[in-house]
Amino acid sequence: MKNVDGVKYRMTKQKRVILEVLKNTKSHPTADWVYDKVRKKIPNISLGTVYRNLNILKNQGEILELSYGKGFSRFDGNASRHYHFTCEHCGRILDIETPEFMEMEHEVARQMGVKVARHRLEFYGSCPDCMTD
Amino acid sequence: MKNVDGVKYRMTKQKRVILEVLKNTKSHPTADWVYDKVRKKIPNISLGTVYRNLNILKNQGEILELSYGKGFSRFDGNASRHYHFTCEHCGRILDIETPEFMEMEHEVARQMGVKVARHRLEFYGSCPDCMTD
DNA sequence: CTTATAATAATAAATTTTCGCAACCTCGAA
DNA sequence: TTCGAGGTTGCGAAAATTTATTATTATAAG
Repeated sequence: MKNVDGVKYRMTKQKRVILEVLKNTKSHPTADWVYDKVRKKIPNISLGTVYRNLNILKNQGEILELSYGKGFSRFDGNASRHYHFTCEHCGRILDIETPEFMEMEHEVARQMGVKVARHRLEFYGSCPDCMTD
Repeated sequence: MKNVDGVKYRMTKQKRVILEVLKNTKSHPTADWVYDKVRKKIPNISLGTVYRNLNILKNQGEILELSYGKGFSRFDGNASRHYHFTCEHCGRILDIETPEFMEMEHEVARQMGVKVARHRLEFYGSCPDCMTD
């Protein structure tokens, strides 16, 4: 696999474990959470390595980076395009399997005179566990 | 006007100018851009004051904070709910006046068994000025 | 097995945003 | 108009997340 500069990527123990951790959780963890988790298997891994590989994996399309604006990013091992639901009470982030609403892109393109390449849609509210309030 | 702790907000010269700057631009500036702009009128204002007031104004519902995950926030003097289009070439952010797609919330609520309070929708692509590439 | 070089660990540094505090200013009450 | 409680400011330090640097190590091609 090569990146945009024609440089070969290598598969390392660190990168493999990072990807493994991310693929094996349904949560949408922060870089720090991944770091803690990976350290269980590679105790001397450095945080910089986690960040570097998360970026590489994102550029390779293996994972998604989600920005929720609290100053840090979250990562999603599910690289397929899908929406998210964030519970405003417990903070949990759930994947939504609803198919993409593509008509919106056409409508915006027509109305604004722009070319729409993609969109991002986030829902917020109460999850089933937090509904009783 | 009182905040959640029952504390009265005061109108200061600094807060007024900050709000003014934000209401008078169609761009979606960063805190630093607002800081530079406000300094033209209040040269000795501090960056901390800008951040403090941007947060207060956001909590008062006067402005919106937009997180695009590049490590910093953008602010929108247009506090009405609307979508945004980001040009991936020139970085410009445009307001979209399309009415909200509320049906999506119902669909997600039904399908996930959650209560949806709001959603955020962002479009990305090429703006009219950048279409020819 | 050798070798070129991509990746790592450790640490420093960059960036954005928040905090603590003494001095100051706002606004309602007298 | 004056007064005063307490919200606000400017400034510097501090957080918190992420990126860059560098000498060393480890991957993968031949």
